[in-house]
Amino acid sequence: MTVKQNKLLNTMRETLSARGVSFTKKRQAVMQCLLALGRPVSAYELADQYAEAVGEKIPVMSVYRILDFLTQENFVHKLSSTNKYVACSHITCQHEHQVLQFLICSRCDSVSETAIDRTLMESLKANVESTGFKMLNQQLEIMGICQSCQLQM
Amino acid sequence: MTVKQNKLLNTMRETLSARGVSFTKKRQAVMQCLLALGRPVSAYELADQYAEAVGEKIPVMSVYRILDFLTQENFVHKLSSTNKYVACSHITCQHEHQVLQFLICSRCDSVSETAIDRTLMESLKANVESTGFKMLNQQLEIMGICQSCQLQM
DNA sequence: TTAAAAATGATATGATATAACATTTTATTT
DNA sequence: AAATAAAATGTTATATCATATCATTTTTAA
Repeated sequence: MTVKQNKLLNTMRETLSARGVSFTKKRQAVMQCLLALGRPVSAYELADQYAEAVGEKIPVMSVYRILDFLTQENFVHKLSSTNKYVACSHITCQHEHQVLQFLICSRCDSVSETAIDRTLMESLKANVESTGFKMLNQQLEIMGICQSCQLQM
Repeated sequence: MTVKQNKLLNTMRETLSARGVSFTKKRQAVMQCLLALGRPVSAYELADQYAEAVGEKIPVMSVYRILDFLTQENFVHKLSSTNKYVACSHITCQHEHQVLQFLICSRCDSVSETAIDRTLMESLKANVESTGFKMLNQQLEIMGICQSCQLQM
């Protein structure tokens, strides 16, 4: 585990403690695997990584439950366009009420996660809510080709 | 089949003919089922509707292939957040190069499809492409509660 | 330290999707 | 129209993603 990842886990521990929910060994280990992978993976891939890294099998059912937990706590995001899960890249920031934007590379599967420009978000929201629709999820998934893949083409 | 749906099928027939691709009986029947359902459905639900409406079973494999075809031709959209397929609500318009926006109601599963405001789209695209990312799919899926469900709550 | 609550395990199964090869249908050429 | 090529569809099997249910273990709180 890198120093950076260790810091992230410490931050999470504190945050979760403050929220009064528990950060169990399994939850930590799953999170650590996701951080180590550093890319969006399926629950099954994550279970495999767990087995390899921790040296102990984990039921996929548990992985799903833990992913649900981590997603609720906003440390993990689910990319519904690919059915994969990725560690939040802004664990140390506070971006809970922002619209997230995921740029997903169809070629290399990498993801860049940014908070969408505030003005843009306001317009988008205004546009949506002018129709009477109440916006709940605030996550945009945009498929395309990342810069590094473009250069290789 | 309603008069309107019949017109849509005629438009599609012409369009596809102009593109030099064939609009087979099965493709028409699948499209008709999707129009009749009028809401996003899974490939399996669509196969069931086909069996009921046409009075003949269809393999799910075929449904997937036909959905792929219809999606490519831009008459059907896949909602990746729900893994469902829905007939395009602008078959008679030309909106190919626009960013589509789907407002998906989590409560009643209804979907409203609109082309996103042009200015907004430009900003969004500029925002995305300023990072060097080449945007491919241009479809935003926004989850929330539709107006009619809000009133019932 | 015991009882209650929360988390995890085990097993089964449902739901979504595709691969690979066979057959049928449609379009094209002769 | 018959022969051929190409496209579409069928069949079978299986991969992949996800959840329901009940049992067991671990954690928390009394």
